Amino acid sequence: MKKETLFQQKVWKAMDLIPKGKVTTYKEIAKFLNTKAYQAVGSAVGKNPNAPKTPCHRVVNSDGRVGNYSGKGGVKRKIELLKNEGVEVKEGKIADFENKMFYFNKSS
DNA sequence: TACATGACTATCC
DNA sequence: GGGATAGCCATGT
Repeated sequence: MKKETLFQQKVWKAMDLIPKGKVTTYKEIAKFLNTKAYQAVGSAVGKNPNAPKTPCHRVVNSDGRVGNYSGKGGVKRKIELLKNEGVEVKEGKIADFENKMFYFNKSS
């Protein structure tokens, strides 16, 4: 049985804070966790065992690109999910990216 | 313990 | 602007 590391749990929890219709970047998550492991974050997200519970599709690249997706339909599926939540995607990129961009609230 | 890999980002050409 | 290279941290083998 694979033991999830604390790092992954933090990442999933952070994604859970993303409101519907909004998207965030791996960089923001890493920053929220007080780290620079963008790649580690991406890896953790890809390994998320709480797929339906964790809105991994709301996480995109810093360029506004949808990035990748380990789900069934791959990136295609990710885009559909985003569109379904009100986020328009064009050519694998988020429309009005900065507008839909969501920043974590470190000081609560 | 050491090397290789990755749902990334930034820089150089 | 587009493609390739390097740097980054954590995980897996």
